[in-house]
Amino acid sequence: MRELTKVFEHAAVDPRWYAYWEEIGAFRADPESGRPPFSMVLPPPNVTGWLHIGHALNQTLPDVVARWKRMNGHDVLWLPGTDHAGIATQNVVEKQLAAEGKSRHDLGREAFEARVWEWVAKSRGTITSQMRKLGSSVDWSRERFTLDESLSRAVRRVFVTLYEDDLIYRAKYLVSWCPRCRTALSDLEVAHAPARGRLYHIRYPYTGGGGAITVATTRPETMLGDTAVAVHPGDERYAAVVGRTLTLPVIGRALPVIADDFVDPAFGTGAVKVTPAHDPNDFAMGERHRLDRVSVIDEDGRMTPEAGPYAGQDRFAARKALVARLEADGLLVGVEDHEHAVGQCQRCSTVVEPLLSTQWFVRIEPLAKRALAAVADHDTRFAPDNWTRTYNEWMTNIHDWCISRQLWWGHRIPAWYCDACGKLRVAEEAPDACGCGGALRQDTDVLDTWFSSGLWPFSTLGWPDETADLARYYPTSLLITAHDIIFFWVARMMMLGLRFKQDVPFRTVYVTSLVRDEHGRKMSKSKGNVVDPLEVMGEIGADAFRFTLAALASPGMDISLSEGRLRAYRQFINKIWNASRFVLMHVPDTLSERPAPPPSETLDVIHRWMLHRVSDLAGEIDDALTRFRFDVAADRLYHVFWHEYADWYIELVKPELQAGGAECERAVAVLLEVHDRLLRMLHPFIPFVTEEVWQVLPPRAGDGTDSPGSGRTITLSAFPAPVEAWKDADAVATMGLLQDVVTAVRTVRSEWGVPPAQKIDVLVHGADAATAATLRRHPGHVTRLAGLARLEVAAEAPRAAPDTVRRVVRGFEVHVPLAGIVDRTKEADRVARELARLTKQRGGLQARLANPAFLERADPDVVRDTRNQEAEVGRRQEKLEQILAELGS
RNA sequence: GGGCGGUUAGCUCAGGGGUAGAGCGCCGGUUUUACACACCGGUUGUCACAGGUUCGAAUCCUGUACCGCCCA
Repeated sequence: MRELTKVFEHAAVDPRWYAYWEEIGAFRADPESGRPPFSMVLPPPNVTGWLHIGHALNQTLPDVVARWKRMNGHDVLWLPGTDHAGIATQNVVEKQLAAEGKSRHDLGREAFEARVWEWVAKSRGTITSQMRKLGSSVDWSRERFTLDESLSRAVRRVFVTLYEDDLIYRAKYLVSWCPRCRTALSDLEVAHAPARGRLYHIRYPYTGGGGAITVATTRPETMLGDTAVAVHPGDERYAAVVGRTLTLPVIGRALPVIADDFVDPAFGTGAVKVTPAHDPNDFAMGERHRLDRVSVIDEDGRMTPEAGPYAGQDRFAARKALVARLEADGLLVGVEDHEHAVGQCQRCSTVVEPLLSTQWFVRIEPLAKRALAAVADHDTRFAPDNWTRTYNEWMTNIHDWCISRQLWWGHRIPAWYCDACGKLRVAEEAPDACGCGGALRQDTDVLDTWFSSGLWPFSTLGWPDETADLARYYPTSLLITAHDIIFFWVARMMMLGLRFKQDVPFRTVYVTSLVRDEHGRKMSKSKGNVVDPLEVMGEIGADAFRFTLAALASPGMDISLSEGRLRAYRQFINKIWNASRFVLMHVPDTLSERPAPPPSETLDVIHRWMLHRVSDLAGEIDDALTRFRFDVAADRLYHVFWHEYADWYIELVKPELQAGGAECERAVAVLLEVHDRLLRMLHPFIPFVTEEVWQVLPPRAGDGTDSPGSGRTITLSAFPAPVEAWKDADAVATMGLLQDVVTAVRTVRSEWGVPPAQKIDVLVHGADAATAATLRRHPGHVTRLAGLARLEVAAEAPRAAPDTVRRVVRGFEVHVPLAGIVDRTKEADRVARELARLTKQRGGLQARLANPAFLERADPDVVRDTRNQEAEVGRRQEKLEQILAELGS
């Protein structure tokens, strides 16, 4: 006898199979295979630590797809890798240094980089081991890192090409600056959080006397850099003063009063101070009016010499001191509370400072145009479709992309400056010397991480070399990623893929939701509601965890990771395990090959029904996965395995298994067929437990589908397809009937407390000829599952025995004689309640049928169905009325 | 301010013109030889609110409220 352990020991089993899959190269893409390719790239996790629950989702869903496609005969490439995550990783290592009392400057650039590489090696190891625990079926032979030499070469090629195309330029602009990270950021890396601030009203006197204009500002310290005061051109209050000059308090600078449409006359006093060097809107105004730009805050967030008496102070300290002085000078007219959005560094939450700075930018509009068109033309499709709108919105209002970062960790910008002649050289490889003979010095900045991530779908496949992989797997078939990086990543891959590969990077983008805690709250360390995937997998196993994620992954909805669901699916794994143990108990050791199931027409209804169901299920799963309805697929698998296969089929097949001989052999053949198919359909979701069981099942003789690869594994077996020959509406109808009778009897037994072991007699009467014949043909199944001594199907109404409980099933009666234990009043109550329900239901149906408009306008099928329903309900109602009358007599 | 999504059983969620479902929970029963992580039975709803369209609305449309996210 083949045996499985009493419980499924995932901790021991899972790693063993993952190692096996790797060893036989089960996940390796094979361009020579002759199979149709299916390719995906894994969104590369940051090498900042370990995987969180969001990563778990974004590995589970593509893994389901990858395994499903592989079993469907595709040459699947799922390419893994990690991202160097410039600013985030640098922060992690700087924190470690800080704990040692050191800064990166103490180490110097080279030593610091070495230190980061050490950390990266560790972090990558952690991440890849977690991926193996999750079961991700990625092709490790093609693993990449964004700082690999070949990927770095791609970065340099792209930079140089875009520069030569005038799509990359270097310029002095107002950028978002993080004074703590000491680097420029792109717009996307600034998070706007609401903050309670104050609105200060400050008087700016006219030069030469004659009153003052009061301006309102939330950032008084920037006034030191003001170069104008602006009002709305249509604002009558100020019409007369446009063109006059004000004297900036403290500094004494002369400020023109200008008129500009941008000013909102309703905000504050209707007059705003203009600080072109510290506010994006003011910067734009400054350009329109050719205003000076005076920087009063530096890269550390301290006041510059331009700030006069406040030079050297921190920007927030300066604000306090300045407000105090204005108040003392009588220039502070008022202060009110004011809620506004404050830009913060996405990585460290420091308040971002708009700063004038020379940086590298990508001219985005031409790239964005193409990326928009590609989606409009459906070269790439978003699923769910509504993300298209989000993508379009952003792509349409996109600004130039600041790509230089004042960091030490990342791709160094391939630009060199000559100190002798001042020339700039941009090149893929370091030039020896300037044309003038002067020494060259490389730009010290590195590139935004997303610049290299944006190349991921083709740089990982070998670009700029025209490799075989690139030709075969680009564009990739599908990208599965979370919605929070549509702009950061998806959009940039679209733009760069189109520019450098002349084609979109993926045909479909499936956008997943974020994983939240079980009450829908964002997971955060401070709330203490963070769920660690490793911990969960330790407790319930990777399979149960994966199945939960898949089952909860309804499109467009954030996922609340409910403990109840996790538990339920752990129990499902247990159910599968035990059902498998049961099946294997009945497989004789001598059975070295799995026999094909006997032809349907020779089989009993239970087998025909089960084969029909399992065949149907294959179509449902295929359809659900095609539509990315992981939740629907998981739900169907759960239901059919547990509530059809285990609850009904396995129970019904037991007598045949115990009978032995030919009958048993035939039953085993069907049982094995069904079990094998269910395991295969479940495999993409729960790879470990299905492999563990499948390996113990006797292999199917010579059908070739079991081992197309180098090793025998369920991973490389064929995904079940519907079987036309197993279609059997008749068997489905019969089983439905038998189930209804069984359930009716069980309900009676339960209600009247009949001990499960007590066998009882049941009589059916009033059924039409066909139904009666069906019931007579299959007495054994009902007898077994309802715990009967005998099932009699009578044509004539029997004499009503005194203690008989009568139930109406589908218009016929089921009589359950229960000598001596029936309380007629209680039974009458029950029947009366059911009758009331039916009467109400029938009333509704009759009302509809009495409505001429309904008969005239409703679909004829609906009218017919309604008539049939009404008739059926009527029959049941009559029978119940009769039963009720007799109970009362 | 603009956009997107949500509001369905105690909880987590499906459904999406023909009169409401799953899992968990809850109640009752059961050591039936795969499984007590089980089996059997039962209970549970003004489908957020207000209008409209329709023979018929939880479902479509409009508006309101509340919750969440994104962008400015």
